[in-house]
Amino acid sequence: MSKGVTPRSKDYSKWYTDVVQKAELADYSPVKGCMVIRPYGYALWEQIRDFLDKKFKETGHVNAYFPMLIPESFLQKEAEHVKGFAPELAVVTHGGGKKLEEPLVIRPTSETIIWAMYKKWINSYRDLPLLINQWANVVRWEMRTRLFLRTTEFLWQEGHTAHATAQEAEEEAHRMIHVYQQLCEEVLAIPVYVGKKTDNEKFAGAENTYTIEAMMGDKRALQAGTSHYLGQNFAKAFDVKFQSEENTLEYVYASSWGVSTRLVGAVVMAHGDDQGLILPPQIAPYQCVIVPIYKNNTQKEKVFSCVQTLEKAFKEQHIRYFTDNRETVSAGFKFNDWEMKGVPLRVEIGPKDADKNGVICVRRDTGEKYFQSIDSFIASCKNTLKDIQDSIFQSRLTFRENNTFDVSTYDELKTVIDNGGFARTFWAGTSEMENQIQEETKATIRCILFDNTEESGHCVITGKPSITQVIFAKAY
RNA sequence: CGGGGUGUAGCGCAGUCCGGUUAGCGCGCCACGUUCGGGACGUGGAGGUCGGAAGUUCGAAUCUUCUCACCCCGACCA
Repeated sequence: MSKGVTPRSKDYSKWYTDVVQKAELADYSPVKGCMVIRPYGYALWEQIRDFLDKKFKETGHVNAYFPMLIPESFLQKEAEHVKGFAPELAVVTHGGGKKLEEPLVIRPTSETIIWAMYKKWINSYRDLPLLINQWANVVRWEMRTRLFLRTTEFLWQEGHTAHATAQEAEEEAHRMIHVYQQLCEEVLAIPVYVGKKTDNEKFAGAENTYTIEAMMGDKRALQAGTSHYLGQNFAKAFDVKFQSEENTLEYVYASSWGVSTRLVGAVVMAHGDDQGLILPPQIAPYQCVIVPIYKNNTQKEKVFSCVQTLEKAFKEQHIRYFTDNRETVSAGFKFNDWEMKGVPLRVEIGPKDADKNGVICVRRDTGEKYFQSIDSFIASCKNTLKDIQDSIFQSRLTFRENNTFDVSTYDELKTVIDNGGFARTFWAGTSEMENQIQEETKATIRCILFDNTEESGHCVITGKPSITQVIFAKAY
C-alpha cells in the first residue's frame, strides 16, 4: 500500500476515492455499483442519524418501517413520478422459484407504498397531520456510481407527512429543509445555500422542491438534502381523502424530505486535505486520539498513568476518544494514520511529557502543535473541540464566499463557471434557457435563494427586472 | 448506451510486442530479534488454477477467437 493519497491538485476525483478507502470509510463490494460502508464510515452515518432522529422527534415525527418491495403498478399511479423513476428501477420478477403474478420493484423512494397505506389510515381531519419518518435503504440503478455520492443502493431517511391544508404542508417542507441546514452547518460544519429548485430540477411528482447546496473542495456544488411540497399529487394518485370539520371530503396535502449517506461524501469533500479526512468534532467518531509513546516498561508505566488520567476526564466530559496502544506500529505511523482518519485532536504522551505532567496536542484542522499541562488540557479540551468545530465552519464559509461571484452578464457567468465557483445572479429566464446554459457551460441553477443578497436586479440572460436570485454551478 | 482503459499473490505492478525449464518485484501478511517523539530495520517464511472458455503448438501469462468483470470520461441522478 502506498503511503499517501493522490494530491487534490493532481486529480480531485482520485483524491476523493483514495481518502474514502484509506480512511476506511467504505470499500468496493463484489456487486457493481454497491459499496460496503465500513465501521468507521458507518460511525459517521450514525452521528448524522442520531442528530436527525432526535430533531425529527422534537418536531413531532415518529418512525415507522414500510416494505422494500413495492408492486410495480403503484409506481404507475403518479404520472410524473413514474416518468422520473422508471429508468432506474430494479425489478424482482421471481420469488420462491416461481414467476410473480406482478413484478415487485425495489423501492427507489417510498411515496407510493406509504400513500397506499395512508389511504387506509386517513379518514378524518382528526387523523392529521400524520408525520412519519422512515430510516431505510433504497435502490436506484444509476449509470455511473461513486462511493457515497451515488451508489446503486444507499441508506437514507425519508419523511412523509400528510396535512389538512396546503399551507401546513408547505410549512412542513420548509421546516425540514431548515433542520437539514442546521445539520449541515452545526454538525457537519458545511455552510449551505438554502433555496428552491427550478422546475427543471425538482423532484418527480413534487409541486415545489427545496434544497440545500454545499460547495465542495473543488468548488463544485453538492445537493446535501431536499424537501418537497407534494401538493395533492399523491393524495389524488392514491385517493387519500379526509372529512373536514365542515364535513366536506378533501384530498390531503403532503410533504416528503430526505438526506442520505451522500452526506458522508460531502464531509470528505468539504473538509479533507492531502493528508486525508478532516472531521468536525461534532461528527467525529473519535474526537480525541491518545497516542502513548514509550521505549521500555518503566516509561510505559509512567506514560499510562497519564493516559488513565486523560481517559477518566474524557469519560466524565463525554468526549469520544480512542487510545491507540498498538505496539506493532510506530508513533509516526499512528500520527499519519489518525490524520488520514481526520480525528480532530491528537494527544501525544511520551516520557518527556509525563515527566513534566503534560501532553503534546496537535489540531488536525490547523496542524498546530503545542505543549500543555495535563490539568490545563483537561480544563480546555471541550473548548478546543468547540473552537475546532467553529473554525472548520468559518474556513468553509470563507472559502465559499471567496468562490461565490455576483455576475450580471452571461459572459461573466461563463468565466466564473470555467474558473470554478458559484455564480450568483438574477434570473427571469425559461426552462429552455436553463437547458441551453447547461449545454454550453455544464452549470445548472442549483437553487433559487431564499435569502437574497440584494432585493432585485436584472436577469443575466433576458435583462428583464427580477427579484429571483439564483446560484449557478457545476454539480455532482 | 457511446468513448477510453485494466484484468498476473491481499494491494500496486513488471513480464505479453518477439511462446521455452521452477512466473518475478514493491508494499502488506506471519515468526523471531533489534527498534519506538512524524509512515523503523534485519533475518527467515507463507501466499498464484496469470479473469473465464475454446483453439494453435512438442510447449501458452505470452499467439487466435469468443466471453465475463471492473475502473475512468460522457448522457441520468440524492
